[in-house]
Amino acid sequence: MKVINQNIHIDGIDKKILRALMTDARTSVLEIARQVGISGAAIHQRLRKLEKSGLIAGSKFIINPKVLGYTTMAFVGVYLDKAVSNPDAVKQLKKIPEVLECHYTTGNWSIFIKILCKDNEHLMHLLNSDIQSISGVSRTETFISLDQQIERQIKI
Amino acid sequence: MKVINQNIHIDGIDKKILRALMTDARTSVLEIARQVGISGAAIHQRLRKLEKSGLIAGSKFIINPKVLGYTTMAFVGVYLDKAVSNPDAVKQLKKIPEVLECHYTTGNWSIFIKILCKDNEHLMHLLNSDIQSISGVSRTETFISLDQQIERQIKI
DNA sequence: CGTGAAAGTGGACAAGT
DNA sequence: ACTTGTCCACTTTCACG
Repeated sequence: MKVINQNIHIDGIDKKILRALMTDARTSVLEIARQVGISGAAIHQRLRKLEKSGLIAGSKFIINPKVLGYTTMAFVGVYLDKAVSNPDAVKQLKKIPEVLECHYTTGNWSIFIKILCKDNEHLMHLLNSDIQSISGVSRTETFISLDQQIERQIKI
Repeated sequence: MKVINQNIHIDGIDKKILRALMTDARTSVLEIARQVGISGAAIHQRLRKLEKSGLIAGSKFIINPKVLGYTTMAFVGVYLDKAVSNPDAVKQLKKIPEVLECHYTTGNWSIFIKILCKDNEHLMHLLNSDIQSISGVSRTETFISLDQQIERQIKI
């Protein structure tokens, strides 16, 4: 079902459709149709085309972590002994559910991760027990997000 | 409509509902009902309660940036002259659509941002023209994501 | 690429256990 | 808190402009 980049041309209507669904994935086809002024069937047809193009990667419910007591977000730069151990380290990091993102990066760090945890104690435990114990990890540099001011997707 | 944290107790069924919708926000109530083995009306009732609890922050379509030619993700640590200029700097950063995240952080940087752009040239332009020109920005440190290995939400 | 109609499916609510 | 039943809205497909 997934086909990527078939000479995609998105016009103003496509943008309106995508913006509506990027804001609320449950917006009905008919609701979008009302907003853009064409029939529901036409919206549906465009949506199928957008899906086939690979532009739409899926849809997700967004959970508010604070309601579950997860209030601390942190970023961790990880130094690894030797590059050869990188895939193994990633494999271990995947087992830690608090790790929301993991990137290979340029710069001093081998790996850069984003962590969501309950509090500083939880963070300390993750760093000292889970992350530092991964083979190849020599050192980490952590900085905590005091307040996230911007959170958004690519602009369509 | 938004009420936060009314002594939330999510059981196994709630978790299954949330996991299904976090994977695909368009999963129908009846489909979830089939998966967990109770009626659609019961799922619907639980969903309304979860929404009222504030745990569900919304739903979003996920766009694949690569299809639009956005292939370069970078992280930028921003040094600001004086803390007093932080809110102003954030205000300016909000005007740059390529800035997907912006955090106040502990550590050497005042602000930490995540950027999505088309290529290195685009990134260079953003850094030199858009970000460095913000009043109060003295210096930036940039590292590029070579490959994102993990991308997920909080584990329910 | 668009429309409108028709058929199937899901969402929302009521009443009962 | 879950079930069944009902009604209406929405999705999806189709023949056609």
